[in-house]
Formats: sequence, C-alpha cells, structure tokens
Amino acid sequence: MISNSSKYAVKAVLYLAVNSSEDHKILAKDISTPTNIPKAYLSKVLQELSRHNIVSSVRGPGGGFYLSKENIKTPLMKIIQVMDGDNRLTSCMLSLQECDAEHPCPMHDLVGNTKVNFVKNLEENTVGDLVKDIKAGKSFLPL
Amino acid sequence: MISNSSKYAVKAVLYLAVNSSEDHKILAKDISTPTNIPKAYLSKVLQELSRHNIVSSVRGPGGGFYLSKENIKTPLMKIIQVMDGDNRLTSCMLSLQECDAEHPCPMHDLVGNTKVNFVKNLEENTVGDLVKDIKAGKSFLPL
DNA sequence: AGATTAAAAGACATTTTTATCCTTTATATG
DNA sequence: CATATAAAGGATAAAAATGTCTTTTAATCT
Ligand code: FES
Ligand code: FES
Repeated sequence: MISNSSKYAVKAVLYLAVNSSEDHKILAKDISTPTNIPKAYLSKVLQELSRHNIVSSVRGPGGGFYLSKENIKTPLMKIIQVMDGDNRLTSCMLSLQECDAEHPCPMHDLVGNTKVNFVKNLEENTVGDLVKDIKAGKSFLPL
Repeated sequence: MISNSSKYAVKAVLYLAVNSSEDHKILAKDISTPTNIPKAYLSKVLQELSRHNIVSSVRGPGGGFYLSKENIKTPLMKIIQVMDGDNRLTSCMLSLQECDAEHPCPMHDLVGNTKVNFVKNLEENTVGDLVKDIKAGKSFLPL
C-alpha cells in the first residue's frame, strides 16, 4: 500500500514528534533502536526528509534530528509523496492514464471512494494531528 | 497499492472473462497485445493463475486460456492474494503485528474503515460481477 | 507414429527497492 | 586551532520485483 521507506519515514517522524524538540535533538541511532528501523537505511530516509523540510537536523556535537514548529504542520501526504512519488496512491489500480469517475476501470468502484477518502485524510491531517491522538491514548506507536 | 503482477492478473482475467469461453480459447500472445502486458511475463502470471484454478488452460493446437463457469465466480480478492500474498492489503500501514481497531497505530484511523471496505468489496465481488458492469457500459477495460 | 501447436517449466537478465559501509562536511567544545 | 561528534553524501551490496528466453510436456492433426 505504501512502501517500506514511507513506513519508516512516518514512524521516524512520529517518533521525533513525540520525543524530540529543538532543545532535545535525537540521534539517528536513537530513533533506529526503538522503532526497529535499520540505522543506515533510516539515516538515508531522514536525509531525504530533511532535504524536503519535513524534519530538522543539526550536525556535530549536541546535534541530531528534531521537528520544528513548522515541521509539525507537515501533512502526512507530503511524507508519502516524498518517499513514494506523487501517484502511488492516486493512480488507477489497473493503470489507466487517469483514475477518473467519468471513465472508471472495472476496479474503480471497488476502491474509488475509499481511496479518495484515504488520500483526503492524508492531506488534511498533519503530523501534529496524529500526535494529539497518540498523547490522548487513542493510538499507539509501533516498536 | 497492488503489485504490477496483480494488475496484470486482473486485466488478463477480465479480458478472458469478456472475450473467451470454453469453445473460444485465447492464446497468451492474443491477451498480451490488447492488454499491453509483456508476453513472457503474462505467461508466467497466467501459469500461476492456472495453478490456482483462477483461469483454465489447454495445451496444444486449439488450446489457450479461458474462464470456466467456476472460474468466473472467483472473488477479486483471490487473484490479489495469489499474486501479492495474504497481507499486502490487510496488514498494518506501520507494520504493527495486527491491524486492529482495538490497538490502532497512528495511521489506522486515516485508512482503517476505507481499507476494510476495500477488502470487503474485493471479497464480495467476483470476476463475473465486474464483467456485468463492463457489459452494461458502467466501466471500461484499459488497453 | 510423426509433426505441429501451445501451455508449463526452468534458467537467466534487468530494474527497483531495501540495506550497509565508508568518506566528507558542518558544528561544538576544550 | 585541534579534536570529537553527528549528519550528509557517495559507493556498493543484497533482495525482491519485473521481464526475457529456452526447453519440456501435453494435446491435436495429418
Ligand atoms: S479508474 Fe482505475 S481505479 Fe479509478
Ligand atoms: S493498526 Fe496500523 S493500519 Fe490498522
């Protein structure tokens, strides 16, 4: 549904959102361990996220990763777009040029609305919104 | 969302459902051309589908692929399970052991119901059901 | 039986995704 | 300034997905 890289990205960003702040930065290896993401691979993911201003990073002693106030407003969709490209979730299930209710493929109605809703949710909900749920005990961060 | 192999499988099965019958079998290459699926790869997909009784095949002169009355009753979900395994669509987006509303991951609510609905639709709708829509002009087979 | 047809099966090649390792650059601190 | 720290970047490796090619088996027809 989403790539491993996207999963890693979301898990890492949420971990940072819950545990880090500008004056409590976290090292890649200290995200790797609790989230069960391979260190070296996670570093690449964080690099990419940093390049797209989804996470913030500082090098050197006392450095690490954290989420700025701006970062926390990132819509979930952006993370997935950066990792998986624009159309993994929006493209037609059977590879028609466009996924379009006017000219639907045979699978369109099986997934159509649900897919659109999902994408809408990803666009409307930010990292901060998910953190609210976690802090309210409504959802749980996986190991 | 689903693999290329699954897309190919669904497209090929639908093509057979619309165009073939027990006394009008179709060669792999004659599915390949109209569906734009590479011949050799499609053959592998059809082989796998045949092994799981999703399509029927006969070798030798006058042979080819077709869908039996039984084949047409195949739920869409079975095709995707055979090609992509059991849990590509049902597993947790963030790789929790189970995707469970009782212990949801932070993304669960963004996708939860919609994913469940999609899987339900795939389980409830058969190849024959989709063909009905195609024949009624409600949906269109991609090239 | 022999020849031809077409799927089944096996071997192999390419590409993409996932993963690891090593070097370089930026930052902080003594 | 020298040194340590930690991310950034580059190179490489392993695994999985995708794609191709060749040989084998089963069916049909002369
Ligand atoms: S047209 Fe194919 S999924 Fe929408
Ligand atoms: S628990 Fe993660 S998607 Fe359902």
